[in-house]
Amino acid sequence: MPYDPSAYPPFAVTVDLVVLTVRRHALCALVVRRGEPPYQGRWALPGGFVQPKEGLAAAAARELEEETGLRVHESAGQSGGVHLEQLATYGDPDRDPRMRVVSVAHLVLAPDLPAPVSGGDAQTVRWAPVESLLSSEQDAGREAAGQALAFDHVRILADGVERARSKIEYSALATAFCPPEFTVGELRRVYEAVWGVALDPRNFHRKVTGTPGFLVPTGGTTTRQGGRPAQLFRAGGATLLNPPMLRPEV
Amino acid sequence: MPYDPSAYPPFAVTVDLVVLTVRRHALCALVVRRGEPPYQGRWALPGGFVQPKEGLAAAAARELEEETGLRVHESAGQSGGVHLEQLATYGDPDRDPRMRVVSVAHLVLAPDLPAPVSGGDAQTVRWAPVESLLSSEQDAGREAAGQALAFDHVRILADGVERARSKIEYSALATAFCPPEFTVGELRRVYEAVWGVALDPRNFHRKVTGTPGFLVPTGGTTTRQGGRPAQLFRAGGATLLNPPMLRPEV
DNA sequence: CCTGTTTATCGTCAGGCAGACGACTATGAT
DNA sequence: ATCATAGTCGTCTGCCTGACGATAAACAGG
Repeated sequence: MPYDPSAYPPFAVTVDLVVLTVRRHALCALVVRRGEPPYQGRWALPGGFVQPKEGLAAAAARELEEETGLRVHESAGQSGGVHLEQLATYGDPDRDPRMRVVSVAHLVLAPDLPAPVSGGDAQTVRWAPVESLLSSEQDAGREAAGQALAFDHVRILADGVERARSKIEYSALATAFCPPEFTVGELRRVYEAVWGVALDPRNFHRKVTGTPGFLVPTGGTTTRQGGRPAQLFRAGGATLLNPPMLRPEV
Repeated sequence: MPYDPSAYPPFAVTVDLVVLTVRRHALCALVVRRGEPPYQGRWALPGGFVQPKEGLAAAAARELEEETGLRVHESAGQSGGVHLEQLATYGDPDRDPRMRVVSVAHLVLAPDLPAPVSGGDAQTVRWAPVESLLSSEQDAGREAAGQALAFDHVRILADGVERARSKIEYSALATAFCPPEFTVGELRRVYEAVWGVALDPRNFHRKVTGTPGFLVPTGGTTTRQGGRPAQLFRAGGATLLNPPMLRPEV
């Protein structure tokens, strides 16, 4: 393991963010429009350079706050608390045409934000359904509402979405998509949006209310979804679901 | 997202390897003795710098071959084939006292190697039971057979071990610890070593032989474990186990 | 006020799977 | 011959899930 401080290969290290939320029954990701080449005018995942004295998670949290105003709660897992975790690192030699860039992607799960994303004008930051972002690679000649994502961001997004889809199976992380208080039906719609399937409301209710530590009733009720009033819950302390909630087969 | 090619912060990017195997009923990791400061004389995970035109996985595969002679099979999953996957990236600002180093850790699962690890003398590379490597952090004043691992490698190792432990639950990766042909009992001992628990041989046999695509009988038998001859199997094409094989509760 | 619609919640039932464990088989060692 | 060791096949019971019936509590519109 030879070491020469002046001869190590020059790398730039960045963080990219896959920020997911559920809006109008659809899983959406945060994308920003690039203002300069390469890929000028294309949509991309938010991200930026890691600063010299900054940890990777800290850089991701800083970029998130700069782009969205969201603040990550340390040791999250509480509903309403934004969840951040490292996703994977992408470092193909030519993933950026300018220079050698290694990007440490992070995954963020956030509740639906009523206010439009702050910072910059609405033209540069927006939520986009992941379905359209991911399918844009399939049909080559796509242009409606923007072309394919810049760089290798489609792959990063796909990995982040798959991580989220599998993680809500065996963890209580789906509550990170919910407001501080939520109903069983709202939580079910989160699962349905992330997985893209319909779930049986009765079996889902039995499952989530029967898992110790997953949900804590607050005592209140709400009719904001219409129909019969539903109990309100907060996220419990449990982080792992055992047994897990498995997605339906194909 | 301002960009100035000459002003990006200077980083070094390395790969570190968590190479796991099962030897004598124990989960073991590959460690190398450091020949120079910092942490001179301490054991560390194998690793090295990523080359300028080299992808991250390629760098990991190259380091693995340099240290052990093992060659990674592309699209592995076959028994006997070494499995390599990215684990996580570690980039705390002061994890290396010399300079800012971001390390992309990779996880390697390999069958037990009858030949001692090649390359260098036996003093510099060896298999060590992960139990002793991980516990060495707990009792501070440890020195038998080497102190704690260098840098933040204990944490990296712990993350890699946990990844392996959970991954053999829902994937067929446990076969990566086995020789090309193996018995159900040998596969069970892999699970027992990785999880550190005893499993019921009858239920285990029912589970693995009943999961389609997990095991393919070769027709042969062996008595190398003593007792009644056992059927030999190869790894089947399945990569995911559904339903998974869950570790016993606490 | 009555009725239809929507959402929530409780119950029932059958099938699948896992844990506990009995029984039998086929080797080598003494 | 006997024992120890390991492998393989079955049985039984309890838990969990998927499918689905039934009831409850709100609102909208006639």
